[in-house]
Amino acid sequence: MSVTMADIAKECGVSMMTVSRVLSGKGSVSAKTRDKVMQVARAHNFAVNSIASSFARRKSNFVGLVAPMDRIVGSDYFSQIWKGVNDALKVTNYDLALFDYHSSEFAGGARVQSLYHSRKVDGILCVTPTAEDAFLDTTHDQRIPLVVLGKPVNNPQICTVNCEDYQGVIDMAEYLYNQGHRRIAFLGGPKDWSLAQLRVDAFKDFCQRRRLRVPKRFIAHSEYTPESSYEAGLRLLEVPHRPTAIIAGNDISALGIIKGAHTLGLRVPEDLSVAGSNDYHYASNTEPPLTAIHQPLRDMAKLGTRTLLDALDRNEPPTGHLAVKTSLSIRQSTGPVPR
Amino acid sequence: MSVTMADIAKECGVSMMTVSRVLSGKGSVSAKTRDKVMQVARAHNFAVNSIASSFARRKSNFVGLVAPMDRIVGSDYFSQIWKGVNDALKVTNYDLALFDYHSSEFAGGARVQSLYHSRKVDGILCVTPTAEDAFLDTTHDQRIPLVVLGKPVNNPQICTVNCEDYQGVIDMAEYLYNQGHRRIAFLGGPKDWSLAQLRVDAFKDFCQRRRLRVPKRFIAHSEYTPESSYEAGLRLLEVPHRPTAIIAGNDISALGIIKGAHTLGLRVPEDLSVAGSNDYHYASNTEPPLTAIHQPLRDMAKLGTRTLLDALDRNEPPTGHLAVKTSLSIRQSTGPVPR
DNA sequence: CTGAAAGCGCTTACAG
DNA sequence: CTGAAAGCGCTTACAG
Repeated sequence: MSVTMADIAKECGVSMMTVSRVLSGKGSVSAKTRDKVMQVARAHNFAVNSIASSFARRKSNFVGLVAPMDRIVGSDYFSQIWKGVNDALKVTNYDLALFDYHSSEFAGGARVQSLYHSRKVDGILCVTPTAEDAFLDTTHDQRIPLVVLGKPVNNPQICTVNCEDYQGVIDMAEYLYNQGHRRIAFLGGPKDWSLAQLRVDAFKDFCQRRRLRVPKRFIAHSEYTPESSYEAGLRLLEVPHRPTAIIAGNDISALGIIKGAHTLGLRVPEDLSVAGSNDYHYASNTEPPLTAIHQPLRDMAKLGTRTLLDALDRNEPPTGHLAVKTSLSIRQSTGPVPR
Repeated sequence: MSVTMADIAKECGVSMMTVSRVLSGKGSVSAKTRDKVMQVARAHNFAVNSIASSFARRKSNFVGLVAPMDRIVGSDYFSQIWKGVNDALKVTNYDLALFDYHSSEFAGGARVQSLYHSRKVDGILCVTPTAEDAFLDTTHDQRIPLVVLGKPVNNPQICTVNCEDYQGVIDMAEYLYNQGHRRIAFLGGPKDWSLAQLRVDAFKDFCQRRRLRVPKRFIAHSEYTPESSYEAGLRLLEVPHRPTAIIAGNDISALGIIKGAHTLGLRVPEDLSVAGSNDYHYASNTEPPLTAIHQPLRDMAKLGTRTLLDALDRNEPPTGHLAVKTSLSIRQSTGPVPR
């Protein structure tokens, strides 16, 4: 029905192999033959049937991106991840297939197996902040080329690419400390979220190093949503000896805290400094503009994707643990400790 | 290397065809044979090689989603589209392949051709608010099953699925009119964006119908970005006889206008009513919460995807023009006209 | 209900 | 530099 290599070959008076070589750029062909084939192929608008090609090569040239789409697709987080993945992919001949991560289906690894074994993606990028490690272990155990983006994983065999989240929290805490703050609180995220936990740990370590005695309630948790962080913010602030600064585990939480502060009649940053941990696009557009740990997520995703592709090229499993540096975006939601 | 149907067949003592029938669920097989095959397949964790299957069936079971990722991936717009597409896809055995729309590559249709002819996606969903119609025409002319989501298209042959954007603007304008507003302005988007233009047209029609004489400068344009809408907002408001209400062509612009109003010392909604046109998630989380036209984008995308899949099932090109109803989300950024 | 044959459109591996 | 053969793992179409 549509034009095939055999058609092109016949019209050029050469074998299919020659056409294949010209079109794939692999193997040598005389300039004259090459030109002829190219010309005829172009005239027919011929494009190699990549399914047939994949079938013959046993390689799909698809990378699978597994993510809990419901939770993250609309987020700036995913946006940056996406762009980074694309940055890496667009200079290759890989395309992207997306797969939704539902914990129920994925937990046992059954779905990822069908992904890899059935859909034959060549490798998998996981952006699953809430994923059970068990899922990742299963995937890894099946010898599926896997890179996990943006979260720490217990199994050291699994290749991960992260931001230096731990150091980012330390840096932000140091900055607030240098602004004179001593009653600093931290609003963490869901406890089953390893990255959220990592940030809490960083804050605790900072307190210990600086010998800050922090009341237990200064280390709070929210669901990283506007509502729950608003509530958590109120709880943190509606007490005597409230904190003078709060670091939130994500930007959304920071905005919730600011809203809570306003409800209580507190000014930000005059009465309370609030910092976020993502530096999303809208962070500079809030009132007041948000101070945040800047995470180069796009770079992270690009690096992670390249790590996966490099491993695929070398035909070995991806390994190692890479991290990209964070920085601080200091804006107007933080300032010196109130006197 | 990995287990194939032939392996399963041999182990079961049946032919490959029987295994194929059991696994695909097509054709009849005795219950006994079926059970045996299922059991052996499960024991080997066997999954049909979908590349081989696609190759034999000449059908990839991939739907291609073409979108200008740089512009929309992080947006709530895309998030909802995505979810709608997924809603429709997850009850099928189609997966999703994503393709970035760059006007340069796509304008001539070359890339989409390679997408369809090379990658062999079975059909294409376009979410390309800024796409030239030429691109869509080319795609359509190549008899590629195509559904365009969220924008009007000139060529009536091309299947589109939209929200009732025109009526939504009319409804919002009517609501403001009923609140006593007579000096209503409209901040549109980029002029090469057909949906943006449609909304402007709706507003103009409303004015005509209601015999509102609107100064030319009351119909303004921005780039739908925070910065440009802030500027545009200032220009609308920094004049004598400023509008008492502004409808923005998207939520971002509405927020920019509110910021501009605050800069000028105007209170929203006491001095100025501002309405958005998307009703994105964060719209209810702004200060003040934003009144907006609610667009059921998720439903739209789901409907569009089903329209495409239905057409693929029937093996005919998708046709027609569907639209889902909008509604008004009235919040605190609008109110009665100031006295 | 079951199977043998042919073929989907390429690429790999070999031969010249 | 070029080509003939075999095969990738399924499904379609036919036969029984």
